[in-house]
Amino acid sequence: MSIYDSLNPRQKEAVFCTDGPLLLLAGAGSGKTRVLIHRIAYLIEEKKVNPWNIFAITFTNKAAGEMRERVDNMIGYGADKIWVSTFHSACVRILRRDIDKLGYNKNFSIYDTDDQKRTIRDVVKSLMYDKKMFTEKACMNTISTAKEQYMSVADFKEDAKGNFRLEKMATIYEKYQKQLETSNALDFDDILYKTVELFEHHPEVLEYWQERFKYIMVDEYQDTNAVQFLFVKKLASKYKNICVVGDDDQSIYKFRGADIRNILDFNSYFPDATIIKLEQNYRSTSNILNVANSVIRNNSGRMDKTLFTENGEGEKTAFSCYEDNYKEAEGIAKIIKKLSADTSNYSDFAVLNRTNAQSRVFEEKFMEYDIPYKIVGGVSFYARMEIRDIIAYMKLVHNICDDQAMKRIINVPRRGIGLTTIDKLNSYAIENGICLYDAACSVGKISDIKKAAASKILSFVQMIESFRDIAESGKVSELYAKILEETGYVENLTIEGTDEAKDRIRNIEELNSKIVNYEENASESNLDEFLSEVALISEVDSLSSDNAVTVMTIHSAKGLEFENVFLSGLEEGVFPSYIVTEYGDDEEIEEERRLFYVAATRAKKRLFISVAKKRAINGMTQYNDISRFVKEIDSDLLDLAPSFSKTSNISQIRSVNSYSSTAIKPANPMMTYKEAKEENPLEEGLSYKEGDRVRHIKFGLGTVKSITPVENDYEVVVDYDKHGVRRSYASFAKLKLEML
DNA sequence: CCTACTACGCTTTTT
DNA sequence: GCGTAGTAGG
Repeated sequence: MSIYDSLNPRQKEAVFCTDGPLLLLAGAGSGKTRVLIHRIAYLIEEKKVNPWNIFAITFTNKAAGEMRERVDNMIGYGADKIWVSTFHSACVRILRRDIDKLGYNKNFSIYDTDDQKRTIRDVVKSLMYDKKMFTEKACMNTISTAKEQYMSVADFKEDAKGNFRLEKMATIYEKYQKQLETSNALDFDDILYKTVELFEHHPEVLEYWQERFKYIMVDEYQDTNAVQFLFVKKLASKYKNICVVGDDDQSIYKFRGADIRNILDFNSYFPDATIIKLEQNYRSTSNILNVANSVIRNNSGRMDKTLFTENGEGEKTAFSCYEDNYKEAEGIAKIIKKLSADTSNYSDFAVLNRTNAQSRVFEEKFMEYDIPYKIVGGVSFYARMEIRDIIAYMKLVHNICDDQAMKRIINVPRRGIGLTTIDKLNSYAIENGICLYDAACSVGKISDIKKAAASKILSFVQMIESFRDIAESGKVSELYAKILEETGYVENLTIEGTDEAKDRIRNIEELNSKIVNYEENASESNLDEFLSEVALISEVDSLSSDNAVTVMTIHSAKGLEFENVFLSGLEEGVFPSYIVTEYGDDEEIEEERRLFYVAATRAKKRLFISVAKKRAINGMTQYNDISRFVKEIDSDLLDLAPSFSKTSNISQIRSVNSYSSTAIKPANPMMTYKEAKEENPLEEGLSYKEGDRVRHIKFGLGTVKSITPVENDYEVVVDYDKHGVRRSYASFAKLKLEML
């Protein structure tokens, strides 16, 4: 009896296939992490591979942490020698060793999205470009996309030739990159980009890491972008022992540069690659899988793969249609209340939304119904103002050229250094091609700055210098204590005395315990490593095991599983998102469809799908169609009317699953799919006919192209003046005849 | 130099 | 419908 006996034949095959390139197509819930762990064990125990030579790459710290733990549990000797790490933290380690070869200093700062945004803002301003035309968002997107594709400033310029806007973008990219160099800082994309650049220009460095990592494994491979692929490809090009695990159907990060072709074309990059499919699902019932399958099969260009399970049929997916999003949240709250009555096990439930904004109502209703819940997402701990401020002090001490850190704290807490003074410092720095702090050091030479202001700046510089002395000799916690003491940060908050200020003080204390905790766990505590860790951490990583319902976006739910899953807001314009339905192409619709697939396959036992006829979004009220994804589900997989319909129809007879037969009777009767269709306008007939001008609540004026009767309703095709041709159900669209 | 008000602008977000 | 960012006024 060996540890490998518990694996199914396909899984075994994957574990034993250790040499040469391997593509593991692992469907949702097919036990891929298990396979990876067993594969590592097999490499070490049977193939006598040195743990030192194994590298497992994940996307999230959470995934890395989980894998680390499971590896440690399974493998005794040498487990700690295996690199289990995210792309970014691996690259940071590689860069800390050799980035000086690219002209950066080894104590580089890591700029997060906010630092990036501010830098871009400064750049656009200094170029005097129209900030309406070159919004931070657009610039960030452009630069990020370029870097994700390993496109240099020079390449970008070349491509931009003749295009006015792109040429300006190229200038922004160039200046932005210059600014980062002056600040000795890398943004998230640079971390990958610079590593690949290092490999490319310094073969001896690449050689070193190729020898180090003879066996490479990449999890969630469908989410890799071009530069990540280059990184992996270069590392693996010598020994070619590369195993990638992914599921093309679960690729949901295209908007962040993930390139699905990396998985679809894997065997053209590695011609002799073995391909193994894991198609047995151990998580969900077949009814749930079939819901997922019936939707995802509408995508083209998938790898051929069909999930099956031996878990039994299970219950049908309950479909409910509510009056509005408040009733929807309330209905879900009631079902949870009912279902958890015996067990009180709230952690078995998850509400998955398309957008974060949808969470709000659930928060309200769960409070009202006394259901413990936790909302994933929102402002992360390290994004809080006070935490960023303190960290900015540390970052400046660590890397004196970090201009964003400098700008953040030069007058925080208030020390009378105003915007005009900072502007003067800034122009001096730009003129001389130096960083802000260096400019501050020679403030005496800047004639524009008056004596009074100059002395304030000098005392700031002196303070930072004293911090640097501590950082040289002491621990992170000592530096932290010194910073708080000298700046009087907490005192300022205490004087404020508001509840908000008290919260902030608590957060600062929390930061202290995080630092202490770090020092206890890290092998050697240094500022360098601490700051890297902080920069690359995210709050979602600490998913606690509270007894609470989880409310989150589908994106954050990836990789998780729950007994009961509620998918809310299955409406056109919500899911799929209006951005895609209005401006997107087929590919983007397919990504939304994959998102639905990911969402549905999170459920183990029961899946609930709901829509609201009326939804309050961004301060407006919208009336949306039922999502196309619902219509794609085979209707016999759906329980259309869980017991409480007000009219008797066949759907009542069909509702025989266990939860609905226990007759949950909401105070406000839910609307069912059929009712929604019936409610209107069959009895009176439609007020409009083909060729009429009608008004849609969202799309405005349009001309009716055709009206087709369907079961209990009409499908109306309208050519809208502003939004083009759209089809909707008459009962949902509530079209009004436009009187002339 | 700091505070208060208005205007704007909205998907998803592993790092 | 809310949070942020930029501007005007004290």
